Amino acid sequence: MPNIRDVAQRAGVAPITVSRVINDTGYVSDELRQRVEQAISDLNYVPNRLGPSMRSKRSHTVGLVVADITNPFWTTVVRGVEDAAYKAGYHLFLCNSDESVYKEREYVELLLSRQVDGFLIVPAETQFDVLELIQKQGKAIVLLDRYVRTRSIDIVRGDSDGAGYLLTRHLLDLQHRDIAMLNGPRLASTAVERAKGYRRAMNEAGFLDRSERILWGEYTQESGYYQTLEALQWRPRPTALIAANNFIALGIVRVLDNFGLRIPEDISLVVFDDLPVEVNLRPFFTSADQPAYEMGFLAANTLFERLGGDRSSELKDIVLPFKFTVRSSSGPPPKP
Amino acid sequence: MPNIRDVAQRAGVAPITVSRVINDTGYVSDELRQRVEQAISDLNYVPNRLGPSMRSKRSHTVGLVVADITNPFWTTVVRGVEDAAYKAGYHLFLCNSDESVYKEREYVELLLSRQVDGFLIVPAETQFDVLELIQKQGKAIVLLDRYVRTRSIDIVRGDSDGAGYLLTRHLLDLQHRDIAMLNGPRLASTAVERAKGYRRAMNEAGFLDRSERILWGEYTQESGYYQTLEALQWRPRPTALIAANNFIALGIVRVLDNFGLRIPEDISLVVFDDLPVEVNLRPFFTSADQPAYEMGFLAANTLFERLGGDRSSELKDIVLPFKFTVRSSSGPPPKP
DNA sequence: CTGAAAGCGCTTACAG
DNA sequence: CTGAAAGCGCTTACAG
Repeated sequence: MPNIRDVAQRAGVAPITVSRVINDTGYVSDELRQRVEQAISDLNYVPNRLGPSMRSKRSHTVGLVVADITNPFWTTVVRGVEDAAYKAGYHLFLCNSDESVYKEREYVELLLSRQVDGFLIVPAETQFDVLELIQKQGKAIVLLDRYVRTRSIDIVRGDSDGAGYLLTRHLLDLQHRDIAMLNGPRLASTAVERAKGYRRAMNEAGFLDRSERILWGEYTQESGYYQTLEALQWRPRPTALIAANNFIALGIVRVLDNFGLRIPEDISLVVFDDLPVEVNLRPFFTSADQPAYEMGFLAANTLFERLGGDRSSELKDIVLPFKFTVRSSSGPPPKP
Repeated sequence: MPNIRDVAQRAGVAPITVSRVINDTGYVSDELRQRVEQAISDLNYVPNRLGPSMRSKRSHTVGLVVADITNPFWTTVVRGVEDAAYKAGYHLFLCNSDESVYKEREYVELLLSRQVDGFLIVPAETQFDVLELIQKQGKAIVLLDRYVRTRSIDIVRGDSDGAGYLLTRHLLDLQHRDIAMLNGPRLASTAVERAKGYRRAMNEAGFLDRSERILWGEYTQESGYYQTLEALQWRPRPTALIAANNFIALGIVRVLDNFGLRIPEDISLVVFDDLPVEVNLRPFFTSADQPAYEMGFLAANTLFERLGGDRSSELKDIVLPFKFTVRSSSGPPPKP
């Protein structure tokens, strides 16, 4: 491939003149400019951005680490990030952590050596040890969706606490009293927040000490499956279930049939993150959806602001409200 | 950030010795190795891969351009690519072309200047002009899903022709005779192939000249909507519809209600790419699904083989069969 | 076993 | 308005 010197030679100028033409910087006479442009097109010259990246220590590149792009929620977040990056002239390295801190760290190290300017990460756990590594290298970072132990870090997330509260209130308003929450892992901040909202609504309604009604698990279909099996053993049997995410909801649906239970006649269901719609029962439950696209878009732009020199300003904790889709049939509870 | 010379200085060695320790190449005495490792950890040294990339002209980086990552089909393809890349030690630049040749070209140019080693692209149109650019720069490329005019290019794709044939046969076997195909754009090779399979099955069954039963459009919900409106005007009215992709199927479903038509009682439906399942009618149609993950994984590995020096071998055209999910209720046709 | 030199492609800072 | 020199961080190829 030709380099800037080949172009310069062909045009009979110095490399720096070619550079000035390419970047439209400094003064170049029309005549030289024409000769350079001719040489560029003759040689199919494509400037190599690795050079400038090395000099300027700016790659205009961002590392994006999500849990699993196969989950439509993250897909949508990624799309928001990508659109923001496109507009801002950044390129994305896409990485799937699969919720593993090991893979997360591995990717961060590789991305650091690739000289990304910053990171957009969905942390796998609240113990976010790679942060030290990132900050020591002086790289910017904005978290997506889940906060971590340290608060000294920018984040854009959904209002899980508020949504947990509203979903629970919704069920309470429909006269449900025995409400089980099938939750994600204790190490995920979103699960913790969702539980907090649940408890707040229950307490306000005068139902104290309902913590044992929260089943901690994973954000997976399997987990939802086993959590449901357990919840259905309780006496009195719950009249309503809260699924802390879409996969857990799938697990729930898989079980109910075996117990001869139907939604909403026998048991009500409300769901966080109503995105993957495997379920034919969609009209029968109320859902609270994260504004996924906006989350990605905002987080990316927050990062780009930082990279643009806005490092001094104070930390951001942007909390986006969920979108509610209330469907009539989430209740009321069945008569015994 | 410290560089290799800082480490060398601290360890009292030459930079090349540090390089040898990092890459575990050449001979280094245990003593020096220890001093170097100590210095690396003291300084939190992270090697800068831009240096080697510039020297070796290998970035171990791949440009991935898909139509829209928001479509679950492409999501799954991307996941396959990512897993393959992770294993092979490559990193991905993710780009959405939004089916626009303009954006496609823009991304390819940017990726070229970023010195990607190769490309994985879902071409927006059969006229794939950027190919010249890519090949002139001596970069490897493997197409995903859709072929283009030039055949001198590796590709991994689904067997659209075969799937079109089988879906049509399925309807014919159920005694359908008036079958409308709501297809994608004429510029998309997948749409062309799907139509080809349809015609082949119809011809074999003795129904010639059924080309006018193919409605060309876009792979979008809007297109499916208007195509359905048109198809329903025909006399005799079609007893079965073939949706050439998932979005078109959504458009179909939106219309049927207005006409008081129900699936499968009044009209049968078969669908390509049964991935986004907005539809509550899923149990009522037969679908042919692309092996999306495998497509991404295979395409990426094909590219890596090329990058590994396998450029000489002949062109690959890997055609993967669709997976069929035949649901009983796709037919038979209603009695008049 | 260890190291000094050169060069990958570019642009900043300086000189003319 | 134009250009020669130096340097971003690394490693190949050579010398000792």
